[in-house]
Amino acid sequence: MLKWYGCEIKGKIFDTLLAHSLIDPEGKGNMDWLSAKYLNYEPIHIEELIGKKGKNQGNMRDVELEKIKEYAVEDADVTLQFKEIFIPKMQKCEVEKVFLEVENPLVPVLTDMEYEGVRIDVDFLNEYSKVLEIEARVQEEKVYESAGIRFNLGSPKQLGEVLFERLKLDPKARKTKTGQYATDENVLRKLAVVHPVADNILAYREYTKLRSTYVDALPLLINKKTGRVHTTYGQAAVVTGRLNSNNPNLQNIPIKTERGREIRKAFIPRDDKHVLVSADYSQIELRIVAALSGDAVMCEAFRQSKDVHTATAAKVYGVEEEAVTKEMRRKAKSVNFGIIYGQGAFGLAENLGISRTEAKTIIDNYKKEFEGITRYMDDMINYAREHGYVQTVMGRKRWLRDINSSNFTVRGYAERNAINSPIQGTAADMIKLAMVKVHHALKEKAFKSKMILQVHDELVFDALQEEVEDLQPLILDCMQSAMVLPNGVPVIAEVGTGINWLEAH
DNA sequence: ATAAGCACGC
DNA sequence: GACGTACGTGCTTATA
Repeated sequence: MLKWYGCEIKGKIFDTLLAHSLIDPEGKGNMDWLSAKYLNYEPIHIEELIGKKGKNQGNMRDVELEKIKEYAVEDADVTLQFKEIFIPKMQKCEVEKVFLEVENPLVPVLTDMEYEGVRIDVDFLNEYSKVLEIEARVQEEKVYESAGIRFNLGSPKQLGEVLFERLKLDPKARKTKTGQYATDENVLRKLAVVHPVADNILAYREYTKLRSTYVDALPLLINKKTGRVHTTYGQAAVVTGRLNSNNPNLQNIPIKTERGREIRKAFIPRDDKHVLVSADYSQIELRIVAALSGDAVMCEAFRQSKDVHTATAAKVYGVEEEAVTKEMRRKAKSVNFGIIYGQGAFGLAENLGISRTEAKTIIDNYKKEFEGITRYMDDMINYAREHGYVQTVMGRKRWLRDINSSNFTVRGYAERNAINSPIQGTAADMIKLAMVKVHHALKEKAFKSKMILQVHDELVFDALQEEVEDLQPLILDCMQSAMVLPNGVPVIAEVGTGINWLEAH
């Protein structure tokens, strides 16, 4: 008989070993057959587990599954056997560092977080569901009234026909690749100038999305035994090295809109002796760009704790920082964001609602003022061309076989990946190291508070109230010291506390 | 079952 | 002149 976490750990190690980024440049490993949910929070025999592996096929995996059977029943610690197989493979790919120092130590951290889960306020969600249903219905009726016809508003196909054939709102309506009219948010927002029905549709979309994906779905995923929601984190799903989360995905809980944000009130501490504590990195990806590129201006802005978007705007527009307007800052912020993703003038123009010429001027100025960043972007592309991959600070690799493609589109995509992956991946390395550190510190100092969620640059804790005062600086210290960035770029994290996730954030 | 279209997060 | 912002999960509808 194995302990549940024994199985879980082996499953996740396995997952990691098979990962795209570590071993196999061709494919992805994705084995969640040992997820905590299948284990039902009880010890379980290995034979039973393997019976539940379900639809995971693939020759290599089946061979290794046999090995689990072979060793696991006798000895819960099968790591050694796996090591013999996988360590040489990792050494060949030169990725053992990120495995041994980041992914493997993270395994028990994630299993603890999954096991812990999070409490959900079901009554609150049920009430909110009714509100959203009524509001959605109101909007829906308004749409039918405007259109003079009843149809299925949930169908983009039917909606497109009503908007562009019946109401003829836009003679040049864009179509999707399948020849259907596009009716996404961008299209509808432009249409709102022509006809008020667009706003009703947008509102309807928002309310029904919130209801179906979150408000009604979350209570159904509460575990009967624990009364809590237990997500599953994947270490081998995201090519850049980020975690993923599913069943439910707790990394895409709404925050942007007023009504969406409400849902965060349903994430609550385990009882009235606890509160939620949330800590997040400030501007982490931009700090990493600055540090890795060594860009003098951007590094200095961070060292002096300046508002980086304001500093950027001052440089791009050639004015003093005091003279930067809100509008200038907004545009600069958008450029900073776009730089990380290798965005061009078209994308920036689209995003900001400005002309392509203006966008081009902004980008040209940016490249001139931030030479280090411009050089860094070129360096990453050249490195990828030469080696076929790019890597993060911890040596995580992303293979980019299309980097030398003669096809403009395909190559351009690979080039953006060459720029973005080391940044996004290094941020992932950093928070993973921080999680291991926090986890260890909580154990060592016998805290009763638990780390329960990770959302890429944020960690959430179910914290005993009397521990909060000590817990907060501990979390911040672990996060800020997990990885020291070069060029003196400081890493800053911020922390908050509240009776729900919205208040804590 | 699978694809398309859409929308939520960082 | 192409193409047009990185990485995900999951809902509903429509078609096979």
